[in-house]
Amino acid sequence: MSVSPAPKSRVNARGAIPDATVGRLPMYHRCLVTMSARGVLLVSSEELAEASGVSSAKLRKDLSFLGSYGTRGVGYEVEFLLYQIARALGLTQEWPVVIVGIGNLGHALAGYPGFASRGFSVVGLFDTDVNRVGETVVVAGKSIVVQDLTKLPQVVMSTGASIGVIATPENAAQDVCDLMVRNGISSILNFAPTLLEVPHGVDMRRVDLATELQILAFHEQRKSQIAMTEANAG
Amino acid sequence: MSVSPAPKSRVNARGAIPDATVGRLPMYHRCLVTMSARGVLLVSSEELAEASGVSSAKLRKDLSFLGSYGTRGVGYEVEFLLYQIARALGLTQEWPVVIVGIGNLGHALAGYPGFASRGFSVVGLFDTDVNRVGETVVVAGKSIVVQDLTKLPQVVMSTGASIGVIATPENAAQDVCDLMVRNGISSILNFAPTLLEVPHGVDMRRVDLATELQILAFHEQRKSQIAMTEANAG
DNA sequence: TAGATTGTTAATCGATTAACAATC
DNA sequence: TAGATTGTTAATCGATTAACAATC
Repeated sequence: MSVSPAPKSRVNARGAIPDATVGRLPMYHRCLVTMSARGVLLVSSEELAEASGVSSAKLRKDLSFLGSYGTRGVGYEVEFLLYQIARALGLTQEWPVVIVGIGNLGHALAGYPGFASRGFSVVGLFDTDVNRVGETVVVAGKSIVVQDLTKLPQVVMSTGASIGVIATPENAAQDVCDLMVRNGISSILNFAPTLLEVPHGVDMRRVDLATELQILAFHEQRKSQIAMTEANAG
Repeated sequence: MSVSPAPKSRVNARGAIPDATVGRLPMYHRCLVTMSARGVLLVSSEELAEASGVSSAKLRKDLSFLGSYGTRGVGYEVEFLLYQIARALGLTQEWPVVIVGIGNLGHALAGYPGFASRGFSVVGLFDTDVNRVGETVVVAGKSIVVQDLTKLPQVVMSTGASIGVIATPENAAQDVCDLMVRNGISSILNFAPTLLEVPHGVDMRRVDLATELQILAFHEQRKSQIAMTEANAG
């Protein structure tokens, strides 16, 4: 028996999917859903890449991390590839989700059809505002009543929810986060501008509605600077 | 006179800020705003990095692309660094913004305080729904009336807006995008799930409210797979 | 001066890309 | 078989990191 060489990397050692690839899978998934709805049966890497806004080389590389699900000379079966991507992302199982903070943003999130269609089922809506508690919100065709935040523990317990969404004002976010973590939520999506402290083992992702706007402003500014420079030069 | 070596890279040839760095500037900006509000005068790279959730080496590298705004042995003046980051992002100038689609999400965006405080001023709210047109929305302390989408051209013309936000349902997004582009909007922030076609020269960034949730599900699934593997092994 | 912290260097790591062998 | 397209390779590129010289 010979000595086997050490694995090149610790992180992506065993069949792991690179972060950059995981970040693009939702986009591929969305494009395939659209194609599937149109009745498309087969798709080439060139076509799917074009629809997703990436290069075909990148697309094929990304898909190769999931497995070998295409046919050389032919392409990919839309339904089959769709299923494999959904499976890789974890969308073939049901994920009970609780949402806290039912203002405008919370309503928008609760009503977003893209959640239900991807296996996320909203099992609880919570707020602390007495004017909002008791309100009925229609989520994926079903009516859900907004409950007081104090009811969160029993809902998490009874539904086994592990994912929580924070759509509260800034100053409430950390308390809500702590409450979620204490009650067994292990993945948190945070729409409040605050950076939240979570214990090790809990995943937190933050979506700042203003970040992309600032990046647009950066590019817009650069465009006009370049225009000015060229005007002076020419 | 000697022959000078060719520049290493074409893209970042002349003082350009790397994309990865630009993506983190809004976060540094936010942390500095918080510190400034607390009356903090000086901050070290270690402290700001900790607050921003990055390593201090990465933070110093990022800041070094903007210029040399710290003092060795001392740290960074909060107000000064805040200004320099704002300036790099383009936030020291006023950006008139139009928002189309004033449902729950549009309301949430229009009411988001983080827009006004960063130099974005909402100069127009538009919808096609006759039940929404005429509604008054309070934006940054001022009342704005929702107008019919057909009024967008004159508002863009009179305000010089170059940034547009799309918060419509999926099926309206491309038409709204085309209308914006025809009328001189050159940067678009798209909250509809659709990938939009824009002509060359127009910047488009898309925020999918479900993407991060899917990435969370991916990691959550992986966590439970690991837990199962370990349980079987041990 | 002694202590502290920046700004920069160089090594490493991960992501992207083009090209093409494999194979339908 | 001829044509098409995948899956993989290897080169390149960009981002991250640790270490430390510069300097307050």
